[in-house]
Amino acid sequence: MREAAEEQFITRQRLLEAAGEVFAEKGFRAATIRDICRRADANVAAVNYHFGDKEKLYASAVRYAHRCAAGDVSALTVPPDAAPRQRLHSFIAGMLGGFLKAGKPAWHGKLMAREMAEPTAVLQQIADDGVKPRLNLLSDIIRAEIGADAPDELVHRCARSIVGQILFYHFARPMLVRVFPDEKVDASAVEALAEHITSFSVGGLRRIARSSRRRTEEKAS
Amino acid sequence: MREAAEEQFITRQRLLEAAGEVFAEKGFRAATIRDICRRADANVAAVNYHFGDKEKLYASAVRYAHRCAAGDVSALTVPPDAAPRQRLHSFIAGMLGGFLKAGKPAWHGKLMAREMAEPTAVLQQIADDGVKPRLNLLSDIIRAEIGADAPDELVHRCARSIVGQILFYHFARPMLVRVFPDEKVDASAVEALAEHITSFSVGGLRRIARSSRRRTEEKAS
DNA sequence: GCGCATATAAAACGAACGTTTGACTTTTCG
DNA sequence: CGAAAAGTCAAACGTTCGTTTTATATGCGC
Repeated sequence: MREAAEEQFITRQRLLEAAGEVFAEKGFRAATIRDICRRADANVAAVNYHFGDKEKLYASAVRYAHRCAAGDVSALTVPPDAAPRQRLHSFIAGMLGGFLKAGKPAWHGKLMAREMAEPTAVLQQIADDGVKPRLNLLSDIIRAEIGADAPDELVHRCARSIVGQILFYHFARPMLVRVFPDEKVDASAVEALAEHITSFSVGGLRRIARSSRRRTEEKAS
Repeated sequence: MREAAEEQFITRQRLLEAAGEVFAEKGFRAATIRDICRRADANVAAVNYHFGDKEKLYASAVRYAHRCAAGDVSALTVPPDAAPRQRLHSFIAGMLGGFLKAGKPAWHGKLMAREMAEPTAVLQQIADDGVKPRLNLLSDIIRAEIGADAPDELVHRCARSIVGQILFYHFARPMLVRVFPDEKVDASAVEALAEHITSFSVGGLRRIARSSRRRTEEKAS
């Protein structure tokens, strides 16, 4: 062993980070243990020693990536006494910035996208620990806008309409840069985009609220 | 050759369909030529004979899949003299039905999603031949709602807000079924969903139109 | 019928990969 | 200190896969 004590589980850590990058870049199958170990300055056998096999390394890497990115969840909690529109804007801008901000280690989102295309058991865990809390936060904001008595189904449909607008810029980016080749995404563009999605969503929410209210009145009469 | 003349290029066709399924299920790397040929009742060498190598087979399969699914494009062209709201609903319902309708050969969309996660040269072709025409159609509908003089940038942002809501149910489905486990998607649910997205979008468009009009008036004064 | 291009089949090649092995080094602890 | 445990390393094993090769069968013009 080269140094020990300090490094004894640091190899494990380096493997996790390297694995995150490589799995995100190449996907599970195309990623090779040899490549991961090369980037982590570790031996080929290190993976099997620390994690058992390639699959268990993948699962650990996804959980690790999500644990790292989970810090941002608190970042988008916004003063709950602010105006609904401002809270919505904060939510949208925070989520957009999560994958559109430059410089960021982009592989967290890529790993997530791959889990989406080819779900494993880890996805359920992410759904419970990562997505549901954010959904609840967004649902609160939506209810503040369309009325606290709105049924769950309606609120969730609205939440999906909002999140869909945001995530579109994540999932469909490769297509976007091919359809709009000369559009650049700097910080001010991201802010303008968040502003657009906020306005569009507020408009959508108000219309949904109106037609929903009308329907309940019809039913009541 | 077993029969000839008739079958001479039918092997090629069978290879394309089998390749589409397998590539969609497993991804490029994890899919094996042996598996594809087994499903197509063809020899292992058939791929290299008809397509050159695995990559060229993949490119051909993606183009083939997109050519098959392109028939639906005409299906969502809607009488241009109808009301904007009805045209928008047709557009949304048509696109939603494209991947939410039950029974359909689901691998067209999956292949597309994989191209998105790991773009190859074929994606540019799909962008030009498949996406841009639809974008133009949607842009027309949007301009009919928010005003024909709206700048391209604004129209395109609105188009992305609408398409984002739709495609969310495609890209994020694995997550959706984990967050909302007991939600079923039958034909009537798809129709209700299309109705929701239409209402939400009309509300969004009108609000965007208002704030845009206000901004131009400010600039004019 | 004979050459020739076309299509399929069986077998094998060579490289890359995940995993295992066994030896070696360092840490831990009684 | 000294033996067991933990960690690392180079080398090799067995498998799988894409591709190539070689051979065989069929349709077509002359």
